[in-house]
Amino acid sequence: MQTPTTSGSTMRTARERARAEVRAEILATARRHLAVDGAAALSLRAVARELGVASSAVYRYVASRDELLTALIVAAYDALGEAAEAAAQRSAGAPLRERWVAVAVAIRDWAVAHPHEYALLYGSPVPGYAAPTDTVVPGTRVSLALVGLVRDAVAAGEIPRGDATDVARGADAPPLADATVASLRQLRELIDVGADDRVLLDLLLGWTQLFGLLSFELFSQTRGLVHDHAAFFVDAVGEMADRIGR
Amino acid sequence: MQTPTTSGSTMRTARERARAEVRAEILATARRHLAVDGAAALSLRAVARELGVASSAVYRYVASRDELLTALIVAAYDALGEAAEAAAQRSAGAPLRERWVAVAVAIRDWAVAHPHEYALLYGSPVPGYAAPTDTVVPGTRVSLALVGLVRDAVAAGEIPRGDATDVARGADAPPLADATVASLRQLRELIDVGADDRVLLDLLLGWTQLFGLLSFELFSQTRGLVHDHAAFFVDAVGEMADRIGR
DNA sequence: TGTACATCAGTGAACGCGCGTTCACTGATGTAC
DNA sequence: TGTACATCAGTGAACGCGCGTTCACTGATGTAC
Repeated sequence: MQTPTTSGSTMRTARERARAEVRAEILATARRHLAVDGAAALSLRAVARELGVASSAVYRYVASRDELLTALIVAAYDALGEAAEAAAQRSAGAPLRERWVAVAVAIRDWAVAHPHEYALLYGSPVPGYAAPTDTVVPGTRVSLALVGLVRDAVAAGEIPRGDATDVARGADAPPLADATVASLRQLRELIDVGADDRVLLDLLLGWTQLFGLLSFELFSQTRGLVHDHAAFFVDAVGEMADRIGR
Repeated sequence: MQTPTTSGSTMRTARERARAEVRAEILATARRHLAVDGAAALSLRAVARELGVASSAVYRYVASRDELLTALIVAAYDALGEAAEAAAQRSAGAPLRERWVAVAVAIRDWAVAHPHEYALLYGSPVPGYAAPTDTVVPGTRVSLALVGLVRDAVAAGEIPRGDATDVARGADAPPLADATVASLRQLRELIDVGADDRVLLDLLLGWTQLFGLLSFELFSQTRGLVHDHAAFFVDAVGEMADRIGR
């Protein structure tokens, strides 16, 4: 009975370090191809070619094209989530509108800088690829950053506290459908900002508005209609922020 | 010098009719493939195979894969535009909110029934395909249906008239950026609903909101968050309608 | 109405391409004694 | 420190696939006189 050798300990061998490095190189190259040509055009052979390696060699590091795509999706969600979280932290203490705009702009900046990665996350699904559940959690990071802003605003007294049932609405507006109220009630179990369902609904609307604007801009639906997308985005998203909690 | 023969007149020969029919069959088959497998997977060979014809035969009717894709895009825009226009006409005379919801629901119904075609129009661009300018005009049909609703509401006195410079806003909200105001002013030359820029901005926001909601639903971003998408959509889109022109 | 010619739809073979993935292999790097 | 063996990174050929597009062709359908 000997003392345990270094193998199996937390200390990585040179081989393990080399492995991790090569895998990182493969991911980086794939990310670059994705950025240039888009997800559908991503090919293991092209990545191998650029790395100056036989196409079969890549299979030592990556199980399949789908596994590679999944890794790229997770990396993209993480990069976007980090950008959003950083903006949220930088703006801590400011009023909700200002923070909301700051985070939204950070999201837009990332999307504009990485249009194909944005398309991979928020565009039409890649043909023949079904995203595994591994991508769900990283995908919620951005949204949680936005949720956090509202929660902070409630904690700071900027938005009135409330519980699920206080759905105050304009007197002339028809009431929300029962199904929507039920959805909001269930949503509250996942993310509770401490305000009433009205605020939760506004938050959902602001979130879809934000990504609706981005998708229109990036997928060229607003070409010719809006001339300064950055300025318009700030105004549009600021509007939505003003509407959260009235 | 003879009287002109039938050839060259508006009367189509049997051959011409047959040609048009075969081309229609090709388009119909391609549309079905698009609906099942998505645009990226659309292949001339597969269409030929299904029609029981040599792949080269298709080239008598279609110049290239890209031309076929363009035809499908135009057809999809037309189908969607028609659905929206029909809903607008059916609801003529009703209040703006009701009409807006009706048209939005018609758009959503079409999108849910034709998810791949929706993705082709509003999702990430198809790799290697650049939409020619032929698709721009059919693409505006849906938007113009929504614009028409607001114009009607102004004409009916439901929304106050106004000119470009009356951008009334909440007292505490910061003013719109100069670039946004300039964009709105230019937009007014394309589509003038007869109200002030505030209304034009709300209209733009409602439009992006609508498609943002749809893209989130169809591209599965709201899976697990919203349980009854149809009901939620109606409520969300009704909210936006209420906000147009205050 | 009948014949000579032109038009054109559809065939099938071929070109050249790139892809994902597998497999038996060589040679270098690590490990155990 | 030195040797015998195990591990594993990377190779190159191959399989089988499907694609878009071209081209010389045959045979049917139309047209002109």
